[in-house]
Amino acid sequence: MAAEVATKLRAEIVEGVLAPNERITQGAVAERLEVSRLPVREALQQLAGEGLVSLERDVGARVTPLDPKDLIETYIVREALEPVLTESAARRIDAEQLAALRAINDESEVCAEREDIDGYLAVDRRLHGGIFAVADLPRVQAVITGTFATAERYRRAFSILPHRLETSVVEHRMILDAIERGAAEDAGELHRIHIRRTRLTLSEHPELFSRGGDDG
Amino acid sequence: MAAEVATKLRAEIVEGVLAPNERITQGAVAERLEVSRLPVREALQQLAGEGLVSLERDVGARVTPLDPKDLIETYIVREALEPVLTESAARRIDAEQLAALRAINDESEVCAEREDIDGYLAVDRRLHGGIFAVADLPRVQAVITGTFATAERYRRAFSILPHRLETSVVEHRMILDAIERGAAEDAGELHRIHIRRTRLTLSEHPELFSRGGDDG
DNA sequence: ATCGCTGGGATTAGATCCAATCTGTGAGCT
DNA sequence: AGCTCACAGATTGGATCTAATCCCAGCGAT
Repeated sequence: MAAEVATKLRAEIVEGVLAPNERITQGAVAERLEVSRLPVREALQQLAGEGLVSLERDVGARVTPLDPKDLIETYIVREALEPVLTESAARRIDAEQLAALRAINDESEVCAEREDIDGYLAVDRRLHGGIFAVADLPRVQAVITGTFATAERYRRAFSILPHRLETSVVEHRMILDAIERGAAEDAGELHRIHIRRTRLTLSEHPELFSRGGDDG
Repeated sequence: MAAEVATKLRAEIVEGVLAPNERITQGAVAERLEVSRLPVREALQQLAGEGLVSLERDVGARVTPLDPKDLIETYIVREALEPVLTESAARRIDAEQLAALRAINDESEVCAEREDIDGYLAVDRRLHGGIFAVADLPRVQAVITGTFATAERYRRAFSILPHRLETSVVEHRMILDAIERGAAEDAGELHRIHIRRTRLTLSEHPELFSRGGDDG
């Protein structure tokens, strides 16, 4: 039950339903989701571990604000770890798994053409998830997935910028090509570059952080 | 309160007081530490996040067993992220901070000479913690410190092997030297090698994992 | 004799209750 | 008028209570 509450709150934070710096009281959430305060409490601790909310003893939780320094740190973690998974996946993948990843990437191209940001981000999650599953490094994967929601908060603001989805699609295809030809290190390096480019582009747009200074 | 319980349980797992695969019941811990079961529950969730215990719904927690694959994953995370912190620290450090790190490393040499494993590991933690503090990347640091307890479980078994402490001391001094001469990338690379060597040496001794198959 | 099933004890998950702490408003003082 | 302090309401953290689930011993059937 705590898990469901965490999932719901996570989505609300990522989607901006809960604004940065907004206070989250256990009682309000409990009433809204029709559960007791206990699962809410546990969910908030989980989200605090992911950095989505900040907890202060005897005060409560508030939505962690977006800020450039935090963005950089989140992407440092992804940049250091995701290539490891991609490289491992490239060494282990079989034809069937590769075909499945190709299919997912094809879907993402459709979303990109339609400028369907929500759809694209969802498919993108599945693509990365598919690669991670093949890599079979659950512990490393857990660290990365822990940063996903935060990363998506930044990307969601970022994707509003025009013409970025196509760039992403091309980079994904390059990674899959490298995996297909068995160039594990290349695949990892391409993934690393992909993440770094995303981070640098995001960093160039500090105006994305200004809104959301909402202080209840 | 939950934090204190987590700290205590973490120490007991690392020190082997709680054996691998041993079941941890909320009630028993609550009674032993003279708190209610609620903080124990929260502590166990925290420890599950660090991978020290495995939770199963409606069943409870048990101490995660040591195993070679998990060791590799833990060290992959450290190898990818700690050099980033070291490099950042090298770029930001001032003379006073450097002197403090030198002092800590001197302490570690004393422990190494005395073959004082517990003392050495404690000082080692302080050294790494000191470097991390200078790096000023709290989010990255949080990920690494989350892996620390697990890494220490393996190291603790490892340090029983003779003559390893001295190697470690030398490597630490090399890292500090690189930091002192402002060679940030060298410092990071040396740190990476330091971690990788530790991991490889550990992997060469699978017998360290055999004990602890204790299934309460 | 071994396997499967049932019932009781143990254990966890969730709800409710209570005490301690914080926040914020408003009165009183300078 | 502005600041300080105190009190009341709100909120969290911890304890206790209840229901659901699991584990396991013991019994019966094959």
